Amino acid sequence: MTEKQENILSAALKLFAEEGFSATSTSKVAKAASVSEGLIFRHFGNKEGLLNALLDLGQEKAKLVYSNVIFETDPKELIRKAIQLPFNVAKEDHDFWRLQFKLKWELNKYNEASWEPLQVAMTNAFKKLKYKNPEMEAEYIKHFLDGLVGAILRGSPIDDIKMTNFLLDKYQL
Amino acid sequence: MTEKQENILSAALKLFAEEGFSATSTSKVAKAASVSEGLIFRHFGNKEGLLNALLDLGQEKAKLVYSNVIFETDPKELIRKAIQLPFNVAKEDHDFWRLQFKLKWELNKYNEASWEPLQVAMTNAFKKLKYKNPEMEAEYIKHFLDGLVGAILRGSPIDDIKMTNFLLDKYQL
DNA sequence: GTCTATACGTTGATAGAC
DNA sequence: GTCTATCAACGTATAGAC
Repeated sequence: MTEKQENILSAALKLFAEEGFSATSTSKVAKAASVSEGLIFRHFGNKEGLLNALLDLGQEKAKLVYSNVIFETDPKELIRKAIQLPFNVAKEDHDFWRLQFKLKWELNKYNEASWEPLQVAMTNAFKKLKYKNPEMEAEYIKHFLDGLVGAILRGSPIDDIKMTNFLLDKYQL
Repeated sequence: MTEKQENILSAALKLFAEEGFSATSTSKVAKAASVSEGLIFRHFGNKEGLLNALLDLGQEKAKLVYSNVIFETDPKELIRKAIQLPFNVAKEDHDFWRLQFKLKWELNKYNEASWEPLQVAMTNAFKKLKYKNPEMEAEYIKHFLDGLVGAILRGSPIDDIKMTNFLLDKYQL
């Protein structure tokens, strides 16, 4: 991976996350990366190839974030970590996650399955905590987290401490 | 409003909701509406004017949906109606709502304020029901509803009866 | 690996006839 | 109100030189 290649990737990530995939031209990416436009196609084949390279790179980061939650054995601690996910996610790799959310609407490219390990883990945690309906409880919190992350990524002003405390209290953690 | 104008609007709504605003060309809209491309610009000025005409029309429908909830005086009934919103919304005016959700990501055109009346109404309802933290409770359910509506609009398979019953039970309605 | 030059369809938009 | 013809700018993508 040369320096120019990295320039292309980081410029593309930023632009795609900000303005969307379709609305970002390859020439814009080239300029932002201080690179000739042809180079993008040499390295990534076409515009979609560039997007996929970005997505592949992010995939590993996503797994890291998830694994910290789903391999937690203490059920209360697991729910606690899940609840804090939106606020952590928003700080590091902000652009990557914004791109993910944009893409699921722009290209209907939603990896619905990416939530699944987390949902299963939460279901299990709620089971251990003797909740009446663990499956629904997990789905409920999944939709909430999805909505919350989205709001944060769009820049909504959210009082994270207040929200976290409210949730910790609600789930008696 | 002539027939051709209506053709343009309905074709545009469908295409914008399906494929996104940027990804839909005016020529595509013209073909789908069986109309010359020039006519679109005669009537709506430019592509964004067409989008705004669509949004204005939808605004009234949105108000109707909201008003049915927020003017409910019985707090339990209000929460019940709010909970059922995602499932009702998805049936009628599906394309309009899908466009709304797409737009808030594609053009960062999110009318954050559009949720506000509902949020205020829910806060009030939770107050009447003696909840410990009505404001946060309303915000919590807002994010949940946002996530849920999104999932439904993207075509996620969701068991609406199971989900509704779970929620009615959870909020003791 | 990288750049320049270029091909060529598509895009949003306008002018003028009917 | 509606259509046809037309435009310049921009879009993705390729070829060939260094």
